[in-house]
Amino acid sequence: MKPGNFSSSLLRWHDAHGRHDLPWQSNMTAYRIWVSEIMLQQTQVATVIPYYQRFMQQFADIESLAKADIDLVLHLWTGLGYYARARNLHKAANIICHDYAGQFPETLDAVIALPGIGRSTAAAILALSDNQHHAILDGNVKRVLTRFFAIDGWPGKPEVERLLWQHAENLTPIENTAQYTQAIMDLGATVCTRTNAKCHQCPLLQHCRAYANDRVTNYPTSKPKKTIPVKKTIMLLLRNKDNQVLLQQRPPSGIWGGLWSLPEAQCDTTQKALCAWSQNELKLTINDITIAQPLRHTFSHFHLDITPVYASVINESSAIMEQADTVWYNTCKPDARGLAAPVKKLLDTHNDVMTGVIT
DNA sequence: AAGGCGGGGCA
DNA sequence: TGCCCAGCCTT
Repeated sequence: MKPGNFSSSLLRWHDAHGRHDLPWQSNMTAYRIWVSEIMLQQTQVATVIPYYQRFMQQFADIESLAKADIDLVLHLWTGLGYYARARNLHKAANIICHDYAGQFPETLDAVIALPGIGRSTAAAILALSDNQHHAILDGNVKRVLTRFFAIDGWPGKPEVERLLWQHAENLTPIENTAQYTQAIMDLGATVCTRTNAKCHQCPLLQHCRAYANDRVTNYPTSKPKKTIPVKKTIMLLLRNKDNQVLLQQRPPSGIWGGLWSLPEAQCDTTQKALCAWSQNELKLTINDITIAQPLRHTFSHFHLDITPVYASVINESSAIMEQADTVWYNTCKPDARGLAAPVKKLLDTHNDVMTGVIT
């Protein structure tokens, strides 16, 4: 099959059956495409849509994003994960304001140089917003191509990835690059899906080698797996007399970087040890201690078993509360801060108890 | 419980 | 260049 045949089949299919009404498909500026591509990097369309709407409503243009408080940016990202994406988005908006007079750069190299944007995302932004001739290679395209060409080997392996880029560039048409880019992403998202691929709806069916060999589900070759370790931690939900909960801001990089989290006690789960730890590390005297069932939060590289500990604080007006990275958080009237998913879950539960929704 | 997802950072 | 890291959702 010639490259031109591949793309024209795909374009015809997209005209008739593609998605044309996603929020970022109207008013396709580089900024709007950029934000959508970053959100879509690890997250499916259905999940992204409400986040995207809220984000664009708050930050209608690059300048308003650049000027925003990072806490507000992270707040609007809460629950999406990979919070470095939000920090990089904010950082890049500032670079664009200062180095490019607020205009999104128009060359591939300049776009790749922005933090949080790699080769595929840069290509997608310029192809979709400006119809520039660049190939993309995201997860959807990798799936379509490994199946179409029956390419063995995990796509994360450098040699496999090189081959995929070659195919991607070879197939991307010089004209209608924007529509083609949308089309191949749509095909991967709606027809050539990871499970239950709808091959009978596929415009490439007749030339698909995986289909011909009845091996569609064997592609892409899955990543070699390894067992991940379990780490344990104790999260303290310390409430003052107004039922506010103590939060601490995490360091700017690493897990949950820049997000607000609960104090993590480095001690045993005995009443005595917990009291002593709070006294020594937080200068807070606590009582009414309740140790709850652990909950498991899983990252790509380890499980985190969190033991929630609820307690009341007696000596609230301690000097340690004046620190900038510490705050009493009102779960009934939450303010704009980024929260890690399990922390948000614990705070929501705490709020439900306080307001009598559950007991 | 396992798998998928794009890019950054460092040896 | 090759590895490790990150966090959520879907299956």
